[in-house]
Amino acid sequence: MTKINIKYLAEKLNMAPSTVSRALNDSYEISKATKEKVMALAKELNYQPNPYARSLRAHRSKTIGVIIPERINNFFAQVIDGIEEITQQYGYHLLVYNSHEDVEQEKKIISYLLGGRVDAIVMSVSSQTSSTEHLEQVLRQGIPIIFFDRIAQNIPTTKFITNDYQSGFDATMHLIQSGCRKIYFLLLSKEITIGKERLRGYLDAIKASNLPFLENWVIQCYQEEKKNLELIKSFLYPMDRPDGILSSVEKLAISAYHAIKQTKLRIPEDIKLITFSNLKIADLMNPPLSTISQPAYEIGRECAKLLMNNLNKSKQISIEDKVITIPSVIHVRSSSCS
Amino acid sequence: MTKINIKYLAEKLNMAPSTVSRALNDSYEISKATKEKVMALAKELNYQPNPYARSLRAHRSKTIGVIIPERINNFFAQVIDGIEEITQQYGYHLLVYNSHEDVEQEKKIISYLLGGRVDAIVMSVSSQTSSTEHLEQVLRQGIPIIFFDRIAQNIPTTKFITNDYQSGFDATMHLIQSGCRKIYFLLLSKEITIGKERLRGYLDAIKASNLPFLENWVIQCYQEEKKNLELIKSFLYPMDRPDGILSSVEKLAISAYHAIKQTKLRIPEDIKLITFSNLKIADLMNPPLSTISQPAYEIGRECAKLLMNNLNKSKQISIEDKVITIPSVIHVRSSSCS
DNA sequence: TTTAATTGTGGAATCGTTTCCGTGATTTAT
DNA sequence: ATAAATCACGGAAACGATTCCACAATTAAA
Repeated sequence: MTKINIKYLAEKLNMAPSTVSRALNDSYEISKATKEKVMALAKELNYQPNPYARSLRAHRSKTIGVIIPERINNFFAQVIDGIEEITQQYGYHLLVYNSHEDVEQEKKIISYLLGGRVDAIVMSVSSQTSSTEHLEQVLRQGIPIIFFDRIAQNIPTTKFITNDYQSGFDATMHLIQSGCRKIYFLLLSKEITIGKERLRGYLDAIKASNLPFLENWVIQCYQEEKKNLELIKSFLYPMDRPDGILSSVEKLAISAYHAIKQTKLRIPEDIKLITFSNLKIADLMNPPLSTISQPAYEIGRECAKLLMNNLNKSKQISIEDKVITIPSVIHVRSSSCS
Repeated sequence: MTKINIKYLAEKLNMAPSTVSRALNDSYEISKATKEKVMALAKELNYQPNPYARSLRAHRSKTIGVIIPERINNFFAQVIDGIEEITQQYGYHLLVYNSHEDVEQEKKIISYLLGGRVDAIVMSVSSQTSSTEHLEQVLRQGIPIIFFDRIAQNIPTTKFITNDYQSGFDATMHLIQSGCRKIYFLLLSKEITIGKERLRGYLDAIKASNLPFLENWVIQCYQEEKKNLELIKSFLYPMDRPDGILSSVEKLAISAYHAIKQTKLRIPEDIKLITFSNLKIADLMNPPLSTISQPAYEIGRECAKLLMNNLNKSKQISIEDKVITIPSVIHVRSSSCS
């Protein structure tokens, strides 16, 4: 199989490679007749330009790196769909990586991306990420990086989040209005911003309602599902168990459902529950799960739009240091109602 | 910002670029002392080789293209996790594309991948894919392509599937044993193999049980959720509605749940239901959903292993024309029990 | 009619790595 | 002691596309 490249086309056409290249790129300085001849042969031989030769020359790869902490999660899948929807209109490609909530993995992925493999990075940091040295390095290398959901606050770039504080506040208020007096908060990690903000909303709602509060109502959970199941069950057995749970991430709510079922308690009669989640079938669960659902597609689209606008303008790339908030929507279902 | 490349390192070290390159690649013909000096400076300046220059030179990109018809779907997410688990051990990267069940989109994606952007392709075809001309072209270009789940039968390559026929048969038998006499089959598309095979199993099970069967029990569904909801409701209203449903894909089962709820029928008392699905929370649904779950991670891992073995052996790449079956597991839950 | 501008094309350098081909300087074998 | 082998490295070509720089031919301007 002969590799079909510009040189090959040029020989066949008795032209210089430069002419062929210009014709293919529809340069104004090539005559119509020549362009047509070149295009015709290119189509006939199904010529495809080599993207790596192009990237090498142009110092741009038309590729975006996307790093998420979890793939089996509708929220992240939706965000990526949103990103792809925009980027593909501009001819960009997506390298997608899963950090599995592991900082070390995250660092490794970042290092892959440093050599110019991608023109920009869109990411949501792992729940373990406390030090941000590896992220700062990206910026130092001049690679635009933007964050969504799990953001690195101190990195000067644009970050897309939802109204975490307000949602945490509202969800807690809703539980209180449903009769809860002792609401536990399931936290994935104190390291990440969404955890902190949602927690702050929860705390303020309790304070605003003049309800009692104990430090140990904030449950720091693990990465492993099994350990979380045991952890949750451990506080469900005693008499002084909570009457409400606000879960900061979907998978902890799932574990809570399992734990509550196993302890023969009832939702919502014994315990009411609401969680941050983008599950599509929350309404088909038993009982239907109340959720705070994030505008995932829109977050993805906005990330991509910002990037496309910057990468395709010839002027200096400049991504402002600011936080953009796109509000979530609370879907009240049976799991949190009296 | 000075770009740090091999030439730059060479100048700093007073060596030839070729020496630096060899030192970095731990070539046997470079002295230990030189290697150490080079490595030290490379680490100090945080040198990252340019992947595109490498790919151009080596005619290999260390990148795999993955094409799926749907991203908001645990099955495909799990497969990708499985692929990534293996490929990252070999230093490969994943370009992931969503065809949105659209052949035209699929063709476009394939054309992006033809210019050498990826070393191989792993894909599940869209439900609209009947002609396979665009897929044959990939093979003609010498790019290894392997299929999983939704396979293109006539392309001579390795395909990974689950025991679709047997699962369809077993699931139908299970419904019959649960008392169903009139089982409908929800089909996404007759174009794709999984549809055909699962349907064949269903038909044979009915035949084997000496039950009656009518052609219109096989429901050809749409891509749009709304239309499917109406379609399903339309056959639930009449007196001669089915008493069982086998759904060939997850999203149709979800629509069926909604439809059944809206028509005030009960699962499983009025209608029993079982579906192919890799939903993790099937047991938390109302009622718990019986599923045939596919070995998604393993499928992903096996696809990747096959590819890695072929791409990294120096010998001629040869991917056999065969179908490898990894069996699914039926999880019987309340939705299909008497 | 001479000069200047425009048009259409070719040649060669370039992007950053890798590798083929040399070539002195040692070391080993005869 | 001489030939042969080995070692450690340098120079330059190559991968495929783009683009800067020329330059002849044609057209427009003076």
